[in-house]
Amino acid sequence: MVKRTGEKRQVILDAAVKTFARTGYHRTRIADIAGEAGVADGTVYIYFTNKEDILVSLFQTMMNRFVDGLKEELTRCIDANDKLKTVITYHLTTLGNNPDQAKVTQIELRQIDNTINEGISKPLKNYFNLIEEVIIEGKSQGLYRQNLDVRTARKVVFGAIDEVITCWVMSGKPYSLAKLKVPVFDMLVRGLQ
Amino acid sequence: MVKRTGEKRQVILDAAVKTFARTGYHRTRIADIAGEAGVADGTVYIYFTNKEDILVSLFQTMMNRFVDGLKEELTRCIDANDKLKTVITYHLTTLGNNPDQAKVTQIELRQIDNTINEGISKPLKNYFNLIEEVIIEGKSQGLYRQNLDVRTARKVVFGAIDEVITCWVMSGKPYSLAKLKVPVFDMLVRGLQ
Amino acid sequence: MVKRTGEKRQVILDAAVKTFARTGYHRTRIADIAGEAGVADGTVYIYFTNKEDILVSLFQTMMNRFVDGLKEELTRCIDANDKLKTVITYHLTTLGNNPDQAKVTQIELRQIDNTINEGISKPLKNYFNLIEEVIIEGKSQGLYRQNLDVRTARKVVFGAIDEVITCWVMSGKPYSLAKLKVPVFDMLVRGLQ
Amino acid sequence: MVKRTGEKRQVILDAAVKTFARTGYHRTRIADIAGEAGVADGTVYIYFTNKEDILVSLFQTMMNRFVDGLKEELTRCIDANDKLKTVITYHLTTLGNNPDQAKVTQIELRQIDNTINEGISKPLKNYFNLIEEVIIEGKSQGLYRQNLDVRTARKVVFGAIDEVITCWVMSGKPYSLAKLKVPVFDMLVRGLQ
DNA sequence: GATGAATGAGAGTTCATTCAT
DNA sequence: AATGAATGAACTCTCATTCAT
Repeated sequence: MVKRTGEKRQVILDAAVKTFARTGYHRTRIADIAGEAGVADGTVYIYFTNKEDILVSLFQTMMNRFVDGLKEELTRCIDANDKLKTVITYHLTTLGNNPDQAKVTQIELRQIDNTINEGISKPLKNYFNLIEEVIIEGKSQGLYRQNLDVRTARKVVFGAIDEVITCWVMSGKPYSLAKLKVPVFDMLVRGLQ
Repeated sequence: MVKRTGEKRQVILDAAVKTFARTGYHRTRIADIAGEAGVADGTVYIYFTNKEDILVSLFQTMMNRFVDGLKEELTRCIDANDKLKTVITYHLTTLGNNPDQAKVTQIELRQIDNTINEGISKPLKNYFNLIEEVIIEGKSQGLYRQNLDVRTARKVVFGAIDEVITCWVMSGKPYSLAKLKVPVFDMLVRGLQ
Repeated sequence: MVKRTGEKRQVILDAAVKTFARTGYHRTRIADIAGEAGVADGTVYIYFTNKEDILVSLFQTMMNRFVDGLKEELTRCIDANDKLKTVITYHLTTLGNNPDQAKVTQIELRQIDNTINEGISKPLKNYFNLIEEVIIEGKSQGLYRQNLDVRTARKVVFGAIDEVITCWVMSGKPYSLAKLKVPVFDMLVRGLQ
Repeated sequence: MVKRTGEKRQVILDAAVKTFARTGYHRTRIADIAGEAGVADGTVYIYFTNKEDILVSLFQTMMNRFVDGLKEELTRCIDANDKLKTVITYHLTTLGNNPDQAKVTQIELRQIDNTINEGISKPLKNYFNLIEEVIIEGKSQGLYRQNLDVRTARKVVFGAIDEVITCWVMSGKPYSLAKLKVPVFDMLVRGLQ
């Protein structure tokens, strides 16, 4: 079996998502991740500095992929409203299709020491910027109120989506997350107008 | 010095808020809380089952006080819009005036094992119900859309407020949280209409 | 059983000498010392910062006791030659009667990171000073050469005694260490004259 | 580039002296030595059994060279006093000119498990024998006391030189070690007479 | 011979919790 | 009720050593 460079790193990362989602970040031991990945404990430390580094790397990988995918989708949109719908849909669909990732993003990620964690805040800011750009575009297109505070609006938009997902994760029930895109969009677009 | 029953419990709880806010839940040792409270380590276990119980009790105490206070305020409101404004104002003002409490609520509380934590979800549900009642009232008063999904609307409302506070806490900057009540209300009320 | 303050600390220290002498510093686990002392692993950390701290504390305790005892003996001496003999006798007798202590002093103690270890060099300097004072006294009493370099003389005296003990420890043979005081004294006193 | 047999072994040995002297035996990782030597970690194990073997081999190489060189010098001496002076001078000069070697000999070498380490005691005995031969010669030449205990005398001589060097290494100060040969010789020769 | 990624045993240390006083 | 010394399970991380390439 030929192993490409970085393949083992990804194997560990995949094992970590599963394990964090199942057991929770703090309850997860390095040995659990290593076991799930099928490598030795020590191997984990070849690719990651420590446990926190795994969680952060996990988020960065996810978030970068998420933002890149979203940017791609947004290029096909005709106006801010279309883009807002895309943001909501993309966010809900992505996490709705990846319950483990959703669990890690919504719950476990908030378990680490938030001592201004650059590793987390930076990729997140990329997403925040994307949302703010949509709002700004909507204002310039005359779709949204001129007196709208962009920063606050972004917080409301992100907070709303985030809460909807968190509730879905916490409930543990298998209802469709993606279907909520309609009522969420209806509220948020009205809020911006 | 006269000690009323439960006074020492409160002393420990107060010490816990401070310490959790300063050091973070997981970094905080029972000895730290005991030290801050001026009692012996063992004394903490007379009043609380374990470390998690302190955090949960903390939240329950805060949340009950919060919901009671909010209910009181709501009795003085004339309609759903008024009530919505009150909810937002009360939430932002309360936490804006208690940075330690805000830190614990927004950050530390999410650090505990979310194994369907009854102690947290129950008091929180009381608040959720309050918000949903306001929305239902608004619908029956003809202020809000009839096709509004109450559950989703509640998530959007709570998520928006919650995110605004989290950003405030995370930023560490001393801007006025309460002032954000206007733009937040403006967006949410539009979203409900 | 009444435990006086500091008694448990001494119990651990005693267990440490035995264990270090038997197994060697690096091969000794904290669990071994705790086991020998009849306490829990964690208890060791109530009284000592870490493993190295045990070894250093051990040496300080021994050395202080040693220097105090030696000073006491020296008060009864009539001249520098008498004092030199006392130093040699006391040093050889003390370690000759405590093989475990000798093993730790001569071998194990030299295993720790000699990054200018204050904890070890300071108590040792007290002993060095004592020897130098004897030599200075001998010079002023006209017993030793006037052109004698005190510092070097001290190194020769200490080095000689130290080597004799190290050989005794390393040999593992049960010959009398104390008996060597005569030939050692004969050589050193001639060297100083 | 022509590589003579054993050349790489010597490269590793040289890297080890440097690294041990800089970092200390226990703090030094095989990877450090390999890095310093410019070879892969695994390569070290082609030439040495384990970490301890490197240290022992190091000492053996040094000590054999040392004893050979000293023997050579001694052939040019006319009597025991001359030889004693040569031993002291050679020992102090050799280590005085090689601080790294001195650090390893005086400090790091004493860090290994002294489970009757043949590898170290055997080369050392060669040196001890050399010293004892000088003393015996001195006695037969009528230069030294007839009642002198050769074994003890050797310990005093070696111990004195050894301590002088250890103090020099530990002090970290750049004073001339070789200059001490005069006062050391003066004391030791008097001690033997 | 050379490589270096992978291994996995091993131990120091922490700290929530207990319980004799 | 209060104390705080003692407990000991738990877990991260290191690094000497191996071995497939």
